Amino acid sequence: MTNERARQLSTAEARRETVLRTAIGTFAARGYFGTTTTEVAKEAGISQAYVYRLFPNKESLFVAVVERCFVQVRGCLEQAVADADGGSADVVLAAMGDAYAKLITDRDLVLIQLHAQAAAVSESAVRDAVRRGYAHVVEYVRGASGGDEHEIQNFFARGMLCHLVVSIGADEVDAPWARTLTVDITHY
Amino acid sequence: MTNERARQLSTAEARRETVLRTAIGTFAARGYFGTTTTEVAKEAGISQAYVYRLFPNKESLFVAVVERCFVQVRGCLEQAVADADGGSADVVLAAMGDAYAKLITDRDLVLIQLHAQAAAVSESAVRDAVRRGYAHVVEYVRGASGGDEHEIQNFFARGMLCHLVVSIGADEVDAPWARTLTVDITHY
DNA sequence: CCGAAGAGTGAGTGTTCAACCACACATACC
DNA sequence: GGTATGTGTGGTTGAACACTCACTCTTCGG
Repeated sequence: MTNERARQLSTAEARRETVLRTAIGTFAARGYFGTTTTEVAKEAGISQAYVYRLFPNKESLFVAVVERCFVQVRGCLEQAVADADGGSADVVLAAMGDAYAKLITDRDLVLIQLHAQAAAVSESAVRDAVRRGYAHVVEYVRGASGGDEHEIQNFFARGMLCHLVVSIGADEVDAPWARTLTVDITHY
Repeated sequence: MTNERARQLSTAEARRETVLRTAIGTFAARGYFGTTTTEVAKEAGISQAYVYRLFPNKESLFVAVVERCFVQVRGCLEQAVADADGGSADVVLAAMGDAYAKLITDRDLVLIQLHAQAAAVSESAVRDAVRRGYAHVVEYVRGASGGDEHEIQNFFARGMLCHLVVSIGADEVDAPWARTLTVDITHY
């Protein structure tokens, strides 16, 4: 019985990369508890068993996904700062806000953060990852914008509002309450 | 064989009430997907089978819990409005904010909202419940305070920030980033 | 004191889960 | 071409899941 096509192997590192990338979408859809490792495997095109060769357990996998998302967020903000080079705090924060609005055209990023926040309560490894993520991002925003405490805080408060809007799909609702929540929230 | 003590029966309505009250804490701890109906039953002091006599399924139970939480939030805001009777929009909103800060001394309320938001993505019944909840609350805040679009929006943005702070326990972290997020966020 | 209606449960159902292991196959180096 | 190393999977396991059913016990009206 001849092979129809020789199997092409990847390196474990490349596979991990694939899994991480596709698992963002998988976990985004149903969250940490609601997503099965079988779904993650299917999305990545490997067997469920191999997921456990690449990651020690489900929690580690999810934590890696969360960290990956924070990296993407930071990358997006850095790009915005580079573009709005040397402006005032207001200008830089506005540029960052706009860049973030563009970034979350990909809803998965918001959903992962939301699910991570929810899971953070009972899963300490997740909580630690989210804390590290915000520690990094908050300090970056502060350093790059030079904004004061209240400006920085307001920046993140608006970010959280974006997450609410996305999670319940408020931008798809045609009603005054929904318009109030979404007004001036840029969404592409 | 004599009974050591005659069993005391409740009405189904009273039991449902008990389950609803205790289930807030149960779902708060591990979320919609992470909480089992067995845990809910244990917390309420009934058999798991009887949970299904009182509620048609797990989703309906969770939706009922979410609705209950929104009722509590609204009740809290109404109380604040009654106390700050007839003030300007700023004053009324500040009173509401303070009342909410007091309310979420009970972290469970925040956690339910967070978990509901996360579950809203994949469970449409949950999404509808959250939408109804915000529809009600946003319109109430608007009507009671007379604030403009931006004031109302900002009120909710700060509320969302509170949720982040609570979920990752930022108030327990001694670091600049955590202080930036929590500054001026009243917490009792 | 009988009988109907409701409160409440023990013991399951089939399914699905995370995690594991023994093994097959591909590659690389000598 | 042999062997060591790494890639990848099928099959399984024990536990846990949501949900069901047959059944018992309480209450209460007549």
